[in-house]
This record gives sequence, C-alpha cells and structure tokens, in this order.
Amino acid sequence: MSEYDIREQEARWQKKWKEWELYKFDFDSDRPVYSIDNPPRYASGALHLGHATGYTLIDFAARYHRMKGDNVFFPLCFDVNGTPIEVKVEKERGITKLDVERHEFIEMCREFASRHIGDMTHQFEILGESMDPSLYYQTDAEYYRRITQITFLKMLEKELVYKGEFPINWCPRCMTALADAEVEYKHNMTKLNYVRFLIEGEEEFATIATTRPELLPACQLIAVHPDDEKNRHLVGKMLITPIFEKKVRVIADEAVDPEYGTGIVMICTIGDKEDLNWVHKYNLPIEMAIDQEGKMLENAGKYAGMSIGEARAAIIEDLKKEGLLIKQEDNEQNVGLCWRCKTPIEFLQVPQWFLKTTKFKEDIKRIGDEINWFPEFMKVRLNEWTDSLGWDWVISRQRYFATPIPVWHCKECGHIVPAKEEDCYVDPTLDKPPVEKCPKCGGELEGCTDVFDTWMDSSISPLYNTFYLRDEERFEKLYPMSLRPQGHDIIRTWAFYTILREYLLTGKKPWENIMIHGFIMAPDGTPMHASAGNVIDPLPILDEYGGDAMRYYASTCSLGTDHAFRLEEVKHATRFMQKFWNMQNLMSKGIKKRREEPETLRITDRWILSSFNRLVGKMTESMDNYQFDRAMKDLEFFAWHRVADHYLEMVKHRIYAGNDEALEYTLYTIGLGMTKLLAPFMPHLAESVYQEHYVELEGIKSVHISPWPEAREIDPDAEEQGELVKDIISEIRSWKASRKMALGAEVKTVEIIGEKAEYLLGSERDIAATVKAARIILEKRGHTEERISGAKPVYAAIGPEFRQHAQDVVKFITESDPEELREALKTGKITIRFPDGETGEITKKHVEFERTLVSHGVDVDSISINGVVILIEK
RNA sequence: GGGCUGGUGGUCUAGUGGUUAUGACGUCGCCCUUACAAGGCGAAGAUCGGCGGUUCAAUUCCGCCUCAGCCCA
Repeated sequence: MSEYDIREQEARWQKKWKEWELYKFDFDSDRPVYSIDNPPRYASGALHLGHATGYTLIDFAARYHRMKGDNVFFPLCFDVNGTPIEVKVEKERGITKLDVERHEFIEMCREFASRHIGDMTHQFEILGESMDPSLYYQTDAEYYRRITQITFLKMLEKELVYKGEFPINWCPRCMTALADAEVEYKHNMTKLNYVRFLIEGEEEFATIATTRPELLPACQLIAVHPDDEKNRHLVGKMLITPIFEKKVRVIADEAVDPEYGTGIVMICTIGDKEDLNWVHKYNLPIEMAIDQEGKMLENAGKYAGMSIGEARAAIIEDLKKEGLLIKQEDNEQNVGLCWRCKTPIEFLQVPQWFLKTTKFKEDIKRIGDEINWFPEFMKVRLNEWTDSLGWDWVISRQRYFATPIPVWHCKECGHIVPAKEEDCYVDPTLDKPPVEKCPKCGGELEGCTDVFDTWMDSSISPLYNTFYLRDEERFEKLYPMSLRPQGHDIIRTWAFYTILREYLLTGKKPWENIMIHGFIMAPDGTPMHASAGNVIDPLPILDEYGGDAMRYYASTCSLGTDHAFRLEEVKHATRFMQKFWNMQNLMSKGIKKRREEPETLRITDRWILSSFNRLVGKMTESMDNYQFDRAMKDLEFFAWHRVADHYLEMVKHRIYAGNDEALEYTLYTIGLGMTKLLAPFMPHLAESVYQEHYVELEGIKSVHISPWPEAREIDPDAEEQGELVKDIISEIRSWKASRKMALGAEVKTVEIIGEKAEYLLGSERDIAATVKAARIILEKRGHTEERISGAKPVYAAIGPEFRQHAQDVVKFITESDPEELREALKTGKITIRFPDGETGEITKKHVEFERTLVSHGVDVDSISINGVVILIEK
C-alpha cells in the first residue's frame, strides 16, 4: 500500500475495536484503577467543535493510562435533563409545554433525547473515542435519578436542605419561573422619571431618578455615590416617599453611578437583578409590590389590583398633579424578557428548596486543595467563587423535564412528607405518598410539582459511577475517581456543586485530579455563535479528513486556554499521517524479525535510540501532567525531523544492503515505539501501522492494549557524536543544494578536520554512503589554517560573576582584537581595571571565539560547523 | 465593575531571567534523491500588546494601561 487511505482504514478499525471490546473495564482485576468522571454528553444531537476536542482530550488520557497498564473506567454517558431539550421539543412540535399534559410533555422530551443518542454514540466512534459501552448511563433514567433523590432525602434528614423563599425570574403572563438562560435581553426605550422626595425635617426636596415609579410602595433605601459632591449632604438623612409617605434612609455606596439621572437612586429590593445585591449587602427586608399575575399588591394602596402598566401610568399622573414629577426623559435600557412571549420579566419571591452551602465554604476550599488542578490556576476560580457566595444553593426549579423532588406536602398545614429511600425512584405527581394523610393534622397530601436543578443530577456523577448506595465493595474500590475533565465555564457549577455534594455525603474529595480545557473559537478568535454565522460544523471535516486528523487538532489545544479553530492543523495532520505511514513502510524493509539488543551498535543507531529514550521520558511526563500538546509536538518532531529527515537518510544504504542486526534492532525499537507513542493521539493510524508491520512479531492483538514504551538509558556521548554525524551529512546535503547539484551527485573526497573528528570513527561508511563520497578522511589537524575571526562575550558566565561591571567586560571583549585575545587567553587570564578602580580577571570561559578556515586548495570548498571543518572536493 | 487567563514574524502557536527567540501555515527560490512532490533543501519575514519598575541583564519577574476570552456582578 503506497498511500494511507484514511476513510477506509478508520472505518475498518472502528468496526474491529467494537468487536474486540478492547475498552471494557474489568471489575475483577487487581490492576490499578484509572477512572474518568466523563462529562455526560448533552443529548441535544449536534456535535460541535468543542465536543470534538473536549472528548478527544479525555480520550488521550484514557488511552495513555490503558497502555500504562491501568484498568481504565471510562463510561459512555449522556445528560438528558434540562431546559434546552424542553425548548427544542417545543420548537420542533410548535407547542409550549403548557399546551399538553405534564407527563405527555415529559414523554416527548424523552423521545427526543433517545432519538439522538444513537447518532451521538456514532459521533464518538468516528472520533476514535474509547468509551466503554458496558458502563453506559443516562441522567434521566430512573436508576440515575434514584440516586439524586436518595441523596436529597439523606441531606434532608441531616437538615442540610430546607425550604425558604428566594427571588426568581418570573413571567407574569406565562405564570412560570424562568431560568436565567430563558431570559432574553433586549434594548428598550423607557422613560426615566425625575421624582421629588421630601427631606425629613427640612423644607427641601431631593430628586431621584427611576424607570419604575410603580415600585415606589416597596422602596427600601436611597443611595448616592460617596464622592458625589452635589448629593453627599443627603447621606444619613431620611427621605419621605411621595404618595406613600414612607420614611427611607439615604446611604452612600460606590456602586451608584453619579452620572445616571440625578445621581440619587431608589432601591426597591426586587425591581431587577441588581437590587438583589443591595438586599444582600444591606440586609434589607424583601418587600413585594407585584404578584404572580403581574398585579399590584395591597401595599400599593389605591393602586392595588392594577396591572404593572396601569399602576405606572396612574402613579405618574398623580405625581404630576402634586407637582412632584419634575421631568421625564428617554432612557435606553436592557430589559429582560420572557424567551417565549417577550413579556418583561419580574422578580418574585416564591418558596424554594435550598441546600446549605455558605456554611461549608472552608470545607470546599480545603477539598479543592486536596485535588490536583490542571492547570493549577483554575483552582483560584473555585476559591474566588466560593468566597463570594452570599446565598445557599437554590435546588428547586418549576419545570417539567427533570428529577422530581421526592416529597409531598399537606394541603392544610404545609407539613412535608418525604418519600422513603427504598421507594425511590418516585414521581410525587404520579405516585402515592408513603402515608395516606398528613401525620400532623390529618389533612390531604399533595405531590410536589417542583423538580431539581439539573446540577443536582450532574453533581452526583462520581457517586453514580462508583456504585454509591448500590455496592459497598465497588464503592470502596472506585471512590474517589481519578479524573474529572471539564470546561472552565462550569467550574462554578459542575465542579463546585460536585465537590460540595460529595463532601456532604462522603466527607471526601470526589477526584484525585481535575483537568480543565478551554473553548474552541471561530478561526478569527471570536466565539462561535449561530447568530454571528461563524459556527463550524465538525462533521464534514471529520468526513473529509477523518477522526485522527481531528484528534491531532485537539492535541494542539493546550489546557486552560481558548483556541481558535485552525483547519490548517487538520490538513497538516493528514500530511504527517502520510509521512508516518511511508516512513514505517521504509523501515519495515529493514526489519525481518524482532531482535534482542546486539553487542555492537553504530553511533547513528545509539544516537537515535538515546534520542528515542529521551522522547519517551519527556512524553511520559507530559502525558502524566495532561500536557498533550507538548507530547504530540515532541513525537512529531522526533518522527519527522529526527527519524525521517536524518536517521533514515543515514541508514538507507544499510536497509538496502540487508543483513544488519544492529539496524534491525534499532528500526524495530523506534518503529514500534513511535507507533505506541502515537496510539493515544491517532489510534486508527497507529493501529494500521501496528497491524501492517508489528502484530505478528509482537503477538498482542491491538496496539491499544500493548504496553507504553519504557524510557531506557540516555547516552549523552552517543547523542553528541551522532549529532555531529547528522550535522555533517545535512551540511553537505545543503551545500549540494546551494550549488544546484542533485542530492545524489557524487563527490570525490570529504575531509573532516578538527579535534572532534575522532568522534566520527566508525561512521565514515555512513557519511560516505549518504553523501555519495568516494573517500572520507578524518584528521585532527589539517593542512589548512584556522583563523580566529571574532570574539563573543558569554553573558551567562559574565553577568553573575561581574554583576555591575558586566557591561565593561562585554565592552572590553568586543573591542579587543580577536586573535590577540585568543593568544592571551590560551595561556591564562587577563586582568582588567574597571572605571571605578576595581579589577577583574577574564578567562576562556567568558569568551566564545568564532573560527574560519583559510584554505589553500583551489578545488576545495569548506564548511565550518560545531568545531569541525569539512572540506569537499568535487 | 470584580476574578482568572491570554496578547510572540502576514496568520496561528511553543518556550525562556543570559547564544542567533520554537514550530506550523502562507509567500519566494531550488531539487522528480530508488518510503513519501500531501516530499526534500534553502530564503525573506518579530522593536515577544503599550508604559513604568526590579536586576549587571527582562520577551520572561512586579505594577499600571489596553485589547480579547470565560465566569460572576
């Protein structure tokens, strides 16, 4: 086969791997477990570039650890709960969830998700992912939701969860709570009203600016900026609200923009999201002015019962009458709208379930410290977030497609009756409560219609994976897990909540390591958005260039930072793949069988072997630290620019000559070795090469279950000597190129002169054969003369020694005659006097001399490198 | 507004308190050398975002500014 057929080969191995079940976790094995808390793929269907790279990075770790001999736990899993699927179902069917019965709608969501799971599993396969289908789970299944419910009941028992009140986004038209993601923002023109407030005990007025005069009845506080000259005098005074005649204090706070309106603002606890900060900061009572239907409440006095719009108009009218409205001006505002009906949203106070969070800040940070973060700085984001928390976690949602909260409450007295653990999974909107009547008052029980925040499901993935509550023995063996991989956008959600939940339930950390990847941007570096029209679909790219090429792109994405997508890297990968394939074909010509290390190896062999061992050591370290970008880059450099460009060029003549034990051993070692090192990154290509050239000699069914190479001893002498051979050959090659000679053109004599020429003993034949020279001469000293042409200061030696005099020493060296300097330093040292009177001694180590060759021969060209001079006679 | 991160040839990217700053893509020139022209050899191209500071020495460490990304407000 002369060309590597990506499509054909990849499809072939994907099929074989499935048959072979290579990635199955072995529950009975004693090998060390490497377990991955794989992010359940969200079941919305479409694969985007972020998925393609994110899951590939995880797969690098999985495949590497499998080859290191670990028993790898890498589940195939899907996340099915949540709003995005509800929205997609509504779009697809042209309905809203209010149009159909609750359970009918849930069934539609379930159907939608399962329809896409097959596609998504296939997408993983064409990416060469090595997830284990025998560890399959999906988050909407009863076996999964059951654990969400039972852990909730356990926390309820420990009084870690409670019912309280919390402001939420509310659409007064749809009469439903909205997630932040369901709120659309739109620029809107409103009126900014300038309203006069009487200052208590004075005849003076203060003018505040507000866009929402209807919230006057709920006004709690007036604020000005502390440095605001014109309003500072108000701080500490009380103002009287117009119409409602309520006394309100004025405070100074830096968050007030002194340029907005009059620089005096009123705070009504629940007017918009920013008010929540004030509530928290000044511990304000939360007073409502508007009810769930968008009608004014009783505290609005004569405006009670009016709609928001009516009340606003009426209040403005009354203010005008009393001369308290000074003026109105146009004001552009970002208004939150219901995503469905575009009604402006309100903040409402409704009963919610809470999980105690703020109490455990220190514990969370301590657990965070016990986990290894890749990269380390991501831990700062967790800590900063933990420190900033003001509220406990609101775990209830008023939605449909999620895990039901397993409680019933009494219609009469509100008493809560939790489900029994052994009955879970339950759906209180369908299932009967564990007791007939309220145990407190005998009243009728009603199933809870609230569901859990989907992070309640997601944050137990390590407990689900390790058989928590289901198999004590397995839990002991598997918990904590080895790795949590995830994106940096969800540190404050997924990572945070998981650490919190697992700490509350087990007292331990969920994982040993966490690796955090960045986002994939559009090629111009900006985020990909459907609205920006810059979204790149990975599927056609996968179809054209294949899974391995896509994986190569993923390998270029270092952890922790965002990366602009570059199709060029994908294309480059296919070139590397052809190169690797062809290289292996050439190497296989020199390999007849698997050899033990022979007694003698040539310098070039020892050079490439030592270089290989260095590579293995470096790559192993990179892989252990999740630095896949470095590992792949180092491998590519070695394969392409050491083995292919130089080693293979130097041994071609030996391959064709045949019968060379040292060569066979070397080719086998590095050829198989590179294939193994490549296997985590380009599993299809590695398998193709392995099956083509090595499987019969190795006897292991697949490269992916073969052991990772071990780094053997590095041989610095061989590296230095081999490097010189390589440099000489490559210099002669480029010398030929610069003279427009064919590379195969013969030369008469190559003479190598210098102290290091003896390094080349034993490599004469390799040099001669590679550069097509009839004769090679090695000499310590030639019949030509060496001339010192320049002297360069060695900063690394001069700086630390002479400190503030370093510049003077540099000046002295550069201004001296190089020949004279050389003569003087040959025997000893030079003492120089600095301008300040101090003296210093310059020796050989402070200077680097440049040499050129004075040649007498007419037909001789000379090249000077690395302390040797090469003379070439054409 | 706050936290974290990044700004390196035309484009993207690696890396470092001290040689001539890495590589890829692109551009240009040469070469069909028997694994590979999806290759090889070579060239041009960078005041390492800006301004200060620490240091004998800063692209690297520190501060400020600026632009970008994510999260939060």
